[in-house]
Amino acid sequence: MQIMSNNNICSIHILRKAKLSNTKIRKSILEFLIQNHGPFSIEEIHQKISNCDSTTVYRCIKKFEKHEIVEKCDFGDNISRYEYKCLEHHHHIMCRSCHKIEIVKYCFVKEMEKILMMQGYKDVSHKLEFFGICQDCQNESG
Amino acid sequence: MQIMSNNNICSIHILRKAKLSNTKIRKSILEFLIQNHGPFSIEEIHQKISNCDSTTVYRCIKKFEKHEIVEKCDFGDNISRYEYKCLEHHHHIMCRSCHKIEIVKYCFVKEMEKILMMQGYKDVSHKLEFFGICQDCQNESG
DNA sequence: TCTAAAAATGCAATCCGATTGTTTTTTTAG
DNA sequence: CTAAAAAAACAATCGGATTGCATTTTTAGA
Repeated sequence: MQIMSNNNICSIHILRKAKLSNTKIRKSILEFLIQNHGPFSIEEIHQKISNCDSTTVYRCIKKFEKHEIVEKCDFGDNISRYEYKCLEHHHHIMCRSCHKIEIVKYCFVKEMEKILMMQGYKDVSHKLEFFGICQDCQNESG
Repeated sequence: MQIMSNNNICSIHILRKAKLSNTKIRKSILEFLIQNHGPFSIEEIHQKISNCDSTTVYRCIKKFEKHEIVEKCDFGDNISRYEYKCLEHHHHIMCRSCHKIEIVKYCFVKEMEKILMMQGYKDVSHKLEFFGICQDCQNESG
């Protein structure tokens, strides 16, 4: 009953559920993302997975994203980062200086900034963007 | 007392204040961004400015960003968009289908999603990321 | 207004994250 | 076990962004 084999079973189940074929590389990526919160760049994921082309990581992650197994995060540096989409809604804070990423659990923006400053972060700011289907597009497809 | 000349004066003042030299291209870009909310991609700005290399737009916008005259927005499509940094704090909503961008004035996330849905948007989601200087980096530079 | 120094621009080249095409290999379903 | 489908490797390419350098424009001081 090792953690590794649990995660292995877990990743197989996730792939099955999404009707994605169950390959070594996909399992490795998924296990890595389940065990480590991230979010991680493709480059970072690629380095952790042995004997695998980075293109394959790109394609796997795209598939995972499409099936909502992972979620993309943008920190405005033109590098996409991905994390395993766990149930709890949360956000992140990236240090402007060292780029370390930490989890933020609180959920109201202004309150969150205050709490982060109390946690020791300085010069806290945030980026928030919304996405949705606008009225025009709903009418077109309807 | 035309709007154009007001904006012209305005853009000159902004450049002066930031100690940036006052060129035709910079004025054009700034006037365009003041008159139109955006946010706009470099490509979009470039198309609006006559006889100007896109590299110059990149460089001007970088300068403006550094001097906090414009602000970068990321919508996760690997295209940076910029808007004139007006005083009022606000966010945006981009249609997942047609990519139209609208302003969002409200400020509490969950409440905002509800209001947007009442405004006619469907499947509303959001991305929120924080930035700051972490404790470790503060200690290093101190 | 003139002039030298500093800054901005245009153009070409390049960078780099991401994507695509094609062949080979692996996985799946029966 | 086998044929069809999917994934992986590898090379090529895309495209937004950046950089280097020669030329032009702007600025600041006389």
